[in-house]
Amino acid sequence: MNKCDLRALSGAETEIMVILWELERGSVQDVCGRLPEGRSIAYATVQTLLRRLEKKGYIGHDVVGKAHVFYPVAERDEVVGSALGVFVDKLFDGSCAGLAQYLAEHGKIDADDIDKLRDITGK
Amino acid sequence: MNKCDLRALSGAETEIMVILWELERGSVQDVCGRLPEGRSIAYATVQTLLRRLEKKGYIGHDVVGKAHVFYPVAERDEVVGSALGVFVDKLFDGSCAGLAQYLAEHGKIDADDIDKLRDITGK
DNA sequence: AAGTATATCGTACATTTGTACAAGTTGCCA
DNA sequence: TGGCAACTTGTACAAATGTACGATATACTT
Repeated sequence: MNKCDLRALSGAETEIMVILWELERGSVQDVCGRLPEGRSIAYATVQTLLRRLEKKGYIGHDVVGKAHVFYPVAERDEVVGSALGVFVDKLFDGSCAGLAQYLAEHGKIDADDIDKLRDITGK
Repeated sequence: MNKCDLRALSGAETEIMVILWELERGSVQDVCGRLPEGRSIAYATVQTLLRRLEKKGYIGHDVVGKAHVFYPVAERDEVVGSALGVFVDKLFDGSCAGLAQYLAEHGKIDADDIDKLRDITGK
């Protein structure tokens, strides 16, 4: 399942994907229930988005009773990585270091955060 | 000129904005000339994009001879920051530290990069 | 067995986006 | 001063996006 097979996610689709990664599996109902406060879209809309995600190959579904229960097929890390790639290409000339620099320069991350990064890197 | 006045940039529009920030000022011609290798879109298309950017309030133009010379009105840092905000909200639950962590965990930035971040932060 | 609540499916529709042609306009060279 | 070359303007159009209604199907309750 090559990442290149996946057409890009739109904004609303991404929103739904994120919820589904969190839930691991869920019906339209369930997804609606996890929409952030203040974000109100119709049941039917969520349904359409889920349908589109399935057509694009990001999710699958089982039938349980009369309802569909959806689950992610695409790996979160892969999708995030790909979105990040697009973002960084556009705004930071492809340089993730450039992005990190922006974060630091604009106080989006602080010294503590950076310490943690060092830990992650190993030594 | 509040940032909230600006409708979001689309992908193609962002591409053009980036070129214009680099050029500082430029005609349609100039912008076309800076399109990355392999990225080929018609003069007329670039023109449309510039028109839309102007309508959205991101750029302005002077008339020089018969040509329009465009220049950015929106600050690069602000626009980048806003795009970053949207991106991080969607995929990292609003946490820039989360994004930075992703970068480190996935080898998008290395120890050297992190050292530089520390310098930026101050001490 | 019939009704009801709940699902899905087909479809729709206004906007935004990416892309670009054709026609009209204007500055400048010969 | 006539005409070309370079510009802008108006307009177009298909595909993607965000949003959702109405009709149909179905499982469970009484």
